[in-house]
Amino acid sequence: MTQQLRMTKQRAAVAGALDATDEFRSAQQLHELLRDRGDAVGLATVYRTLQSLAAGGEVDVLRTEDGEALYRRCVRDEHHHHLVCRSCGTAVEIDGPTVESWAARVAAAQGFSDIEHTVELWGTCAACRAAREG
Amino acid sequence: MTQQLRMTKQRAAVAGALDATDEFRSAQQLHELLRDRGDAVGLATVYRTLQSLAAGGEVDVLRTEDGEALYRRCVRDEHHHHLVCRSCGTAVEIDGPTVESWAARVAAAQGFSDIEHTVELWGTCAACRAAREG
DNA sequence: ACGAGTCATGAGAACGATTCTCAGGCTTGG
DNA sequence: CCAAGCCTGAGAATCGTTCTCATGACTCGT
Ligand SMILES: [Zn+2]
Ligand SMILES: [Zn+2]
Ligand SMILES: [Zn+2]
Ligand SMILES: [Zn+2]
Repeated sequence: MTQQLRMTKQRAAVAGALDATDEFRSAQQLHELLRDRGDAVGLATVYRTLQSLAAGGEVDVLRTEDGEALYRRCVRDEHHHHLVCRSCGTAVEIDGPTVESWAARVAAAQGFSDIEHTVELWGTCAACRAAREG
Repeated sequence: MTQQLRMTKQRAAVAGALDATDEFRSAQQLHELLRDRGDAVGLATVYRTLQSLAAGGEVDVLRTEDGEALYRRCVRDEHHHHLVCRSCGTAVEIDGPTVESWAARVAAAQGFSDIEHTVELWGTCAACRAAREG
């Protein structure tokens, strides 16, 4: 019935790389990271693994301003949003109690259905700001 | 001092195509649209024009779930967000009075600066739903 | 109206991210 | 240990977007 997923060292490596950081990373960054670490994994496999993890809700995905996909394994399972540092990818999980109901209400009022929302905050984290200024 | 922009028929054509619709459109869609309409404009020019319009705040840009950029000339000049139909691009301009302050507050509390936020609502508009179901 | 100085245009090449192909490898179930 | 089939990876193929550069078209001063 349920899709069967085999346990391979590649899948484990990608999952491991994701667990090792709090920051949002692109598929290519993860690929390089694994290569440097010695657990080389094909780029195609990194992409495939990430999309299956995303489909299963095991990783969060968001898009940078220029359309690149970034992935992160979040601590929280429930629906939430992020405050992400533009330069290093560090992220903080947040939720907007009021935003949730507001979104649903507004959309419904306009006659829209199958509603989803995208709410992400971008900024420069304290560490990056310090490094940049001195 | 100020950036000088020449008035060309291509620029006018792109602006015209944008004014002719309420819906978010991709650069390629606009390019085809202009071609069909008879005002053929090079794809590169469409992209260039769109990015200059976006830089000047004359059009709003957002990214579809798979990273494609969509453009729309909004009625409102002030900061606002959108409720967009996934299938036809129809959009409604909205603002989240509470969201604005919430975003700034949350980000500042985490020590982040240069804060920006992305808030977009996606759904299926009444017309598309009707068409799909019958 | 004329011409110089420049910005704008467009066809095609180049790019960067992501997906596809497919032959060979590895997991799993028995 | 074996067969059946998912999984992998290198490279090709896509796709959206940007770059290149020779040619065309605004603008402004005359
Ligand atoms: Zn940072
Ligand atoms: Zn939410
Ligand atoms: Zn619609
Ligand atoms: Zn806002």
